[in-house]
Amino acid sequence: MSHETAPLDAEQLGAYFALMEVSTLLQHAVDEHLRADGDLSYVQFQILARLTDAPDGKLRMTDLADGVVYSRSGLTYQAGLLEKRALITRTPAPDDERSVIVTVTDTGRGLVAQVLPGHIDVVRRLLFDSLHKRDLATLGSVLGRVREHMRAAPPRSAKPRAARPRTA
Amino acid sequence: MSHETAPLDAEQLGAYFALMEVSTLLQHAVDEHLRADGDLSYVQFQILARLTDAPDGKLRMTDLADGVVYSRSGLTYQAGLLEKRALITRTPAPDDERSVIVTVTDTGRGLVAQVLPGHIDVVRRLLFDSLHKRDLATLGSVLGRVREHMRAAPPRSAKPRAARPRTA
DNA sequence: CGAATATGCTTCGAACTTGAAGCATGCCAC
DNA sequence: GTGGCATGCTTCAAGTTCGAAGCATATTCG
Repeated sequence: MSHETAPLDAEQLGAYFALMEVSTLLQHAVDEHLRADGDLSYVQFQILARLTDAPDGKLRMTDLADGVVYSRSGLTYQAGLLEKRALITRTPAPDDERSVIVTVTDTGRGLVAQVLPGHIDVVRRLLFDSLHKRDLATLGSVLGRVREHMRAAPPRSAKPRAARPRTA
Repeated sequence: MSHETAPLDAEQLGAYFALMEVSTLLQHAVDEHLRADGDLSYVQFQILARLTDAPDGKLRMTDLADGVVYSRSGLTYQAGLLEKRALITRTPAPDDERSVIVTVTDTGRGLVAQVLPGHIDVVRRLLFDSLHKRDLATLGSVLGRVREHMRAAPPRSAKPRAARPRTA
């Protein structure tokens, strides 16, 4: 409790703003290219990529949603779109009737393969071309540690407030 | 052109994913608190914060939009909401009839002051509590450099593609 | 077993976002 | 000075997002 309301110093503020701005710009750039190259949004690409990496190309809806940091209802919506384009299939899980198993199709894998080079290229140009090997190593390890820290902290819901009408 | 399609190595991929995941998680957490504390979305807070920092608390719509990396139409929408809550005012620019000058009101400043401590607290807990002083310095300087690099590169629009119906 | 609770996904309504189109004002060249 | 392009904002339609509520299947515990 030693720091409850102490302000962030200038260095911290700068790092925070830089982080948010960099990620926003990067996401916009990547999104643009994915759309041009394969008519995919960033979220859709993330879903497909994650499935492509998964064993057998299969994942449950919930795990997928957690993986991409996305709402469940949002995922249902996007899964519907991807299924319509035959990039994935949805089948009830054999062991748990409630679960839905999402699977990448060959078409889906093909599309990922098609857009991946361009995607990577954008990331490289924007993010890595300005970094030395040393910086890269630091950035990766520092962010990796932060990620672990965040995953551990459960800020999820935990809000015993009376249901406010959500005006804004 | 030496690297047009070379894949990213594992280290780069890791840093990229960590960056995106950290920023997403952080943004969600911050958004949640802002909403609980002051009924503000992250975007709305950004707008108010930027105005609060600007000389005289005034900015033109376009500059504001560029500052928060946001679409113009989106900004018009949010400005409407904020104006309704008397957090900002919109007045035509005296020197250029086309421009609109946005100004934070005292109420707006008050609200920012009210939510700021909580905001900062979330950022600190999630982002900085896991970092040593040394890491922080590196993160800040590295991201700062990346940001400069990105701002320089003009990926903006520049898409002479035929207007596709934007299917997905 | 059977009720109570938890878990997994979808549906629903409302809010937010975006690019394109629309309008107005400014700027430039002729 | 005036026709043509540029700039700044708003409106519009379509798509996306989220949380809450709804449903169905699992699990737990009496």
